[in-house]
Amino acid sequence: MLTKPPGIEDIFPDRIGRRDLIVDAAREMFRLYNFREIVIPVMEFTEVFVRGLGDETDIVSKEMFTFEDRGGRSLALRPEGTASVVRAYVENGEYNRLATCKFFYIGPMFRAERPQKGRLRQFNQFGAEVFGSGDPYHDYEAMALMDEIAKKSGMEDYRLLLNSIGCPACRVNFVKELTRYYAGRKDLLCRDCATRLERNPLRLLDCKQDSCQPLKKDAPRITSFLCAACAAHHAAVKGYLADGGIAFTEDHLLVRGLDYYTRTTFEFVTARLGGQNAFAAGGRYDNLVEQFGGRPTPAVGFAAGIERMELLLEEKPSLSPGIDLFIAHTGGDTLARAVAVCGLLRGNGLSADLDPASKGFKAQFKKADREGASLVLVVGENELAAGTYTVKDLKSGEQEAVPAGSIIEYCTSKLKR
RNA sequence: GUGGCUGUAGUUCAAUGGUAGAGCCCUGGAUUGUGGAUCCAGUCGUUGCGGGUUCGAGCCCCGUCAGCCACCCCA
Repeated sequence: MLTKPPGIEDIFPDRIGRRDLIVDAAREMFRLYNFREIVIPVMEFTEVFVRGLGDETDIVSKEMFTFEDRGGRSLALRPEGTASVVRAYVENGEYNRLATCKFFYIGPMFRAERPQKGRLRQFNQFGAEVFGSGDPYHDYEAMALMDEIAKKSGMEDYRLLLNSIGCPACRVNFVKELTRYYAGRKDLLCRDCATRLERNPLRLLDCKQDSCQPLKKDAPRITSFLCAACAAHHAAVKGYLADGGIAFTEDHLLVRGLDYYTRTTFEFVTARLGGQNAFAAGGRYDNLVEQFGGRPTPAVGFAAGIERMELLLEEKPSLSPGIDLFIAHTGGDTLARAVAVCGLLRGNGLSADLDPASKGFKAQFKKADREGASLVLVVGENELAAGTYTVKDLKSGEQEAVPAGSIIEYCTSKLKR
């Protein structure tokens, strides 16, 4: 049997109802917040992600699907959306000239990781980016937007974690101090943290090893190393959140895995996803556009994992809408009439279906029930002779004969209730 | 990339090393023009794949593939 590659899933209709809770909520909130959709490519030159995310990051160094095109250039399936949006923004000079622009995207991302709960090799994200303003309002806007999407989707039991990792200037001082702190306790570190100390000291702060937890308690806090401008920005973001009634938890241990963040970082987390506790995350990246060759442009954004949000909504029923009418017939002339009236109903905006095989009314009613039909329209020999249709309301069980000429009006008004 | 657990019908799961079964689903009937509930009947298998041990393997051993979970990392 042919199978799908590991970590990649087929999503059948029974899951679509629940996904639509999320995707519809996102689209609606993006509209209300004046974000415009951008469709970015599913693959880029590998260089886009190396430049965007940093070649030391795990995502770039070992989790990308890369391959060569026929000219020998290296391409990669996108592991995330921000780098592509920035590339597109810079490449299209028109947008780069606008004061602020707000984009959102929805689509699949690819990472060559070992699959587990809440972690797939092909997964779907929606995300938003604001270019052209360094104002803390937009940091707040990104978090408020994501919070509203989560609420509107029906999610509960989640928290917003907030931190600031400062700008490159103040981060240098912090990293120096952090390195000194941990270097003095080298023999207490787990093996992973020993390499973190060399490669990426910031990540020492989110080690999950029990033995490393006590070390964090007295570790220096980045918020006390922020320069005046970064501290003011951070305070302003918190002020907006407080005024907006968005609950958040300050977490000085929150550092993100991508190199491009400056100042604000945040995560929406839940206790119910095992190791994959974040279902949405983002932050500010004021230097990335410039790194891509654009003029200096501050920016802030976030991305959310649709499948992870879906897992959190699992106990909610996945409602599939069902059709308005199912048409039952007895074959021959009644089938021809059924096909005709089915087309007429559809032409008038009603969803309708039928089964061309003659199976007896029992089987057809059963199918109507399974398809979630509101009404069954019966076209048998009797109806054909009388010039009527019998319409049964599956919910109430009541049925009546309706003259053929007024079938549209009858069904339309019946379905309205 | 590392580790643990699990692979039996469409699905969820049974089956001391000795004839592969049940619930659900599906199809049909009870009800010859009417769904859901109930009852009855029926279809459904290279026990993931390849080797080995054994008189005999779904069961034990080795390999392999897949799934799940955890680490790592991340949405």
